[in-house]
Amino acid sequence: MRTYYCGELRESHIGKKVTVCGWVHYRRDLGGLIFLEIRDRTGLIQTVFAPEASADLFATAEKIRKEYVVRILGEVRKRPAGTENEISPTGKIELVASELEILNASEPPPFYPDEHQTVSEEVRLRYRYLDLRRPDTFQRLKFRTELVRILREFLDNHGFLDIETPILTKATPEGARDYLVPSRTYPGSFFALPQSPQLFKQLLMIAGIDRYYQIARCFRDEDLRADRQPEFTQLDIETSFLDENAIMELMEDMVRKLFLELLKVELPNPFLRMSYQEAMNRFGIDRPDLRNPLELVEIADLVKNVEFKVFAGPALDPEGRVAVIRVPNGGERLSRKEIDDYTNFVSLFGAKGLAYVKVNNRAEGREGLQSPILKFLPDDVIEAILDRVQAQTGDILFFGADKARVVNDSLSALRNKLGQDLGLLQGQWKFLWVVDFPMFQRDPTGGHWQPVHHPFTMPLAESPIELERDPGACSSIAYDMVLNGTELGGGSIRIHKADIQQAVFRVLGITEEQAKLKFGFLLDALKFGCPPHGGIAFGIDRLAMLMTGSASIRDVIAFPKTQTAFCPLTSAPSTVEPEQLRELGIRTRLEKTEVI
RNA sequence: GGAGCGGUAGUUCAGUUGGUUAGAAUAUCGGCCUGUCACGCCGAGGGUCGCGGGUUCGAGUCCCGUCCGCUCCGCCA
Repeated sequence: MRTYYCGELRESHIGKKVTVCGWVHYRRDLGGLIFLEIRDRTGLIQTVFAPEASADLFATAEKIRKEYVVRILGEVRKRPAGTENEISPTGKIELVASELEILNASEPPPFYPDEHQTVSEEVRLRYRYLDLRRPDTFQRLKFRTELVRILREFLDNHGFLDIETPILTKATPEGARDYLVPSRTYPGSFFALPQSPQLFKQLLMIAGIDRYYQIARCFRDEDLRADRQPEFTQLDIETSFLDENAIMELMEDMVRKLFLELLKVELPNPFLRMSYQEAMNRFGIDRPDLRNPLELVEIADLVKNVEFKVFAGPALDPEGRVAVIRVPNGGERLSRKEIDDYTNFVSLFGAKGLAYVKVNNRAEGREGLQSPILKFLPDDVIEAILDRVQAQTGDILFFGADKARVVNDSLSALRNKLGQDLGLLQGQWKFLWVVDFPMFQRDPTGGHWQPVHHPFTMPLAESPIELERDPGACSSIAYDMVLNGTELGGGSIRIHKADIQQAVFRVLGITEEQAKLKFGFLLDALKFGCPPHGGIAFGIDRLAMLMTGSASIRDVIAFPKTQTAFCPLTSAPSTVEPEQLRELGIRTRLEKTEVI
């Protein structure tokens, strides 16, 4: 005998005897019949206890209320004329019960998994096991299973080896904050949970593995966001001997296959590529959402000689930027209050204000415009700006003038918000490779060089000497895959020669001694014939989030944490017994001290 | 570390200018209903208004502090 789950019953089962297991979702006695509607992950099945059934069966059925777990044996039949409905997936058929077994009872749950009423995420996470019974939550996890299966299948077919790397590993103070695990056998010493398997996968290349992948859990002790959890899953990939183009082509094939099989969507071949510089110039961000038609237009050259210091200052500053976003028909659609709200919004990103010009009538020149800043600008400059952005009647122009970083941060955020608010997004899946990243950037305080990607990325430099002569001018062989404004994956060709690796460390201000201490094992390994290699890592959670149309990464993780990195289900983290701490060589838990 | 929004019945929410016994829907429990399927009808029970302090004759409402949730900034090589 076969066990079918609710929702899997189809009209083709009519006339067959089947067993259904699931939760009773609804019970009703009517007309000498007892109806038990059974719910399982994908839907509902109506069971009927007919008058001809045994007294025992009826007695058992009468005991049942909602949230019993039951097994019912019965025969599938078409529902009698006039009683069909299309609400449940099995609305046209029903199961006439001949046996019923109560497998377990349940207290009334805090919410019913099938209730149409919305439930707060707080409660859903507290009772995640009930939330996961909901068909849509279940579907997202099932989707994720399929997603990983297709990625594995692709990589398996291309000769990749799935190799696990340590979860207990070495702390690397660079980058994100580590999660630390105290060592019992070396009191005072700590393991770190991996932020990524980066160094291990490079060692695997030195080991001759050639093609490696791993569905890798990664940990970063930083504050959370809708798309950031303290532990998350990466598809981690590394290959030897392939150059960046070969890697990007292979990864495109993988993603195209994924979208074709899972969403029946055909993605372009090849994906669009854009340099980091172009992305920053046109969108102010290195992961632009290309569904959004708005762009930043540079006008520093037009305003560098005007009296208006707000524009002229940044225009003459080598680190400054003056840019405009033209919103077609925005002048008519945006009220004064909405513009004020946008001004507030950009101030979050450090902008001191948000100058705007409404183009009420393009033909009338200055007279046809409306703006608080017009009086500071001469006619020819106004005309030149309007010309450059191809302003038309009804448009509104938003200006950013400040340090380039501030203009880029605020206008790119404004661009996203305008795109959302005004419904400007076009198309559904806009993929993009961003390439030609700079190798280094200055610390925001203007001090040290920092790696844009990570310190193992191959710089585009002939020699260590050239690299160190002008680090700011050096780009790297790195590539990010961007989807709809989200960085899905990032990778690079890695350094496979010790002298270049050491030069990069020198630029970053890492002394030979520090490098030896932190990465000595990698530097040693690089001496033993490391093949040229490179790879990439994809955020599986983000990918699943985007593909399922979820608002948060939490929706595609079975047991996620809240914004304070707390698990509402298990109440982790929690205090531990003093004895446990003693064994670990940790003297005592810090108590809160009252300060008077 | 910072900003915004929120926290009232099991759940989702309303609660006016500070003023009688804090409401609705749903869920729960009891009754009714001869094909229900978000059934319907009648009735009942159910509250630490997140927590602590303050102002006031009187606080769900005002003030201060604090905790929790969400979004964002910083942070995330």
